[in-house]
Amino acid sequence: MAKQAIWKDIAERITRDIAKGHHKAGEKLPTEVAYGTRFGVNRHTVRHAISALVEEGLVYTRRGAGAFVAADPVRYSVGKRVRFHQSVAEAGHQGSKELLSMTTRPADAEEARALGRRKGVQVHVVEGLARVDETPVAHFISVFPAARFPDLLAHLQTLNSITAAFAACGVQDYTRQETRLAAVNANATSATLLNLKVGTALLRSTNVDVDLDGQPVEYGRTWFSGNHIELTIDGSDTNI
Amino acid sequence: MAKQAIWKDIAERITRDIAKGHHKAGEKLPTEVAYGTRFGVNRHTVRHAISALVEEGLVYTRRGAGAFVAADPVRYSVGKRVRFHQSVAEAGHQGSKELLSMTTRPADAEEARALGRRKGVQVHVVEGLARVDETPVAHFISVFPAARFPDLLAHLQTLNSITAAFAACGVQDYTRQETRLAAVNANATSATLLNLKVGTALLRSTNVDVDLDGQPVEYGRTWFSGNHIELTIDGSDTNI
DNA sequence: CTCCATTTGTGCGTATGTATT
DNA sequence: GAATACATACGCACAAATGGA
Repeated sequence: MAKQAIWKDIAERITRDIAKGHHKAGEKLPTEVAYGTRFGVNRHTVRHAISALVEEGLVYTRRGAGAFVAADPVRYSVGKRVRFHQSVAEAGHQGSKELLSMTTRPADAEEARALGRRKGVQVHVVEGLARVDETPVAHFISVFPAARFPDLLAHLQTLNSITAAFAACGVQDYTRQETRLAAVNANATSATLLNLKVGTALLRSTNVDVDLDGQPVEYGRTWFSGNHIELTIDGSDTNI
Repeated sequence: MAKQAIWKDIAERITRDIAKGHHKAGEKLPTEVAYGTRFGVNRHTVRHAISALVEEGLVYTRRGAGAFVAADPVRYSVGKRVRFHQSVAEAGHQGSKELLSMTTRPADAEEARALGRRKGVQVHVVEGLARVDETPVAHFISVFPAARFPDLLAHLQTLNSITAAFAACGVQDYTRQETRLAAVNANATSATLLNLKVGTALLRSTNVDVDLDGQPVEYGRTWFSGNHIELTIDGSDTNI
């Protein structure tokens, strides 16, 4: 072993163990005391090593619970046709969506504007949670014009897929008209749903989807957990 | 004072002292023992606070010498009008870039990886601030391989434009290989530069630019103020 | 639900090493 | 070389959060 600080040796050792697959993403690492016993060092020395790994982003800790291997952020491509499942699947993860609520109510000003309707028209509102490998990574609210899709919610109940429900309502295909991205601090609702602390940075995506005739069919807002999701934009067509 | 760890209080206190100008760039801070006496805490508690400031980049330490203020409060302006981010300028506002500092130092692991170099190779680092209508909206750090562009910084001083400086270094054209977006909470450095509170959500863009041969020429990170910037991606322009 | 063992977070005290001045 | 100052390491104690009985 190179002549250097013990805590660096331990940090490298743990890094190698993770790289070798001895500890997989999300798994709990041995406790500080266990490492201290194994390496014959003080708990503080182990803490120094682990805190360096936390700083690197390789590990995260939860007081009272332990230290865990951090999952690589899932790279979620932004584009015309890419859907959530497809994106996470490409990244080699298991994606799932849970619908939390479905309601029908009058549209507020912004929702109406985005959908090209008048304020107060009835809209279906679907709220849900997206998970990757069981970890909640995004919270979304989608708004649909109720007049055009009277049976959308019924179809959603059974199909559990917006794309499939659209198909059942006669929309064979739809595309992303526009995506707007902003960073916001998590409020109590989002923080609870995403299992984060209030104030954590979230990536908010606002989008309008249109059918093949260019008619708006969905106005959606999604709050991505900045810790778990990284949006990627491919190529030179954007200059950010 | 908020109910929080003592070391955090001390870190914030020192940060404020630096911000107020009590300690200027390059100046030596009081010793750990002196801080410990002043605040009535153990030297280790002071060390914890200072190590957090080192991590933020606000302070650096030299064993045997002391702790010093790292940030340069005297920001010398190199350029006025330079090419600005397209996504900002197209909104019809007045954009400007200010170069805050230029340095050459060894690359860290991530910078080296992004540029396809080995860790520790010399890189030019340019840090700057982008404004829209005089309001700071983005903070950026660009990293270039020094071996390939030995005279880049000199050209930047006179040309005030990265594109022009590249041209002077023999790079006729370059393209955006990839853009990754994430949401992060502002640290002390970004918060100060962007005139925001620590913890405010920022949109972080990470990109790698390559020359026509596909060789990485620039690794850049930009922190956009979430309050002032909303990135838009036109669906018809992205083909993924 | 409470209770309790576990685990990380914070803080203090001490000692020694190593680089700077 | 001597004094100073940061770096590393050990030990002890308690706080705070977790998670299971």
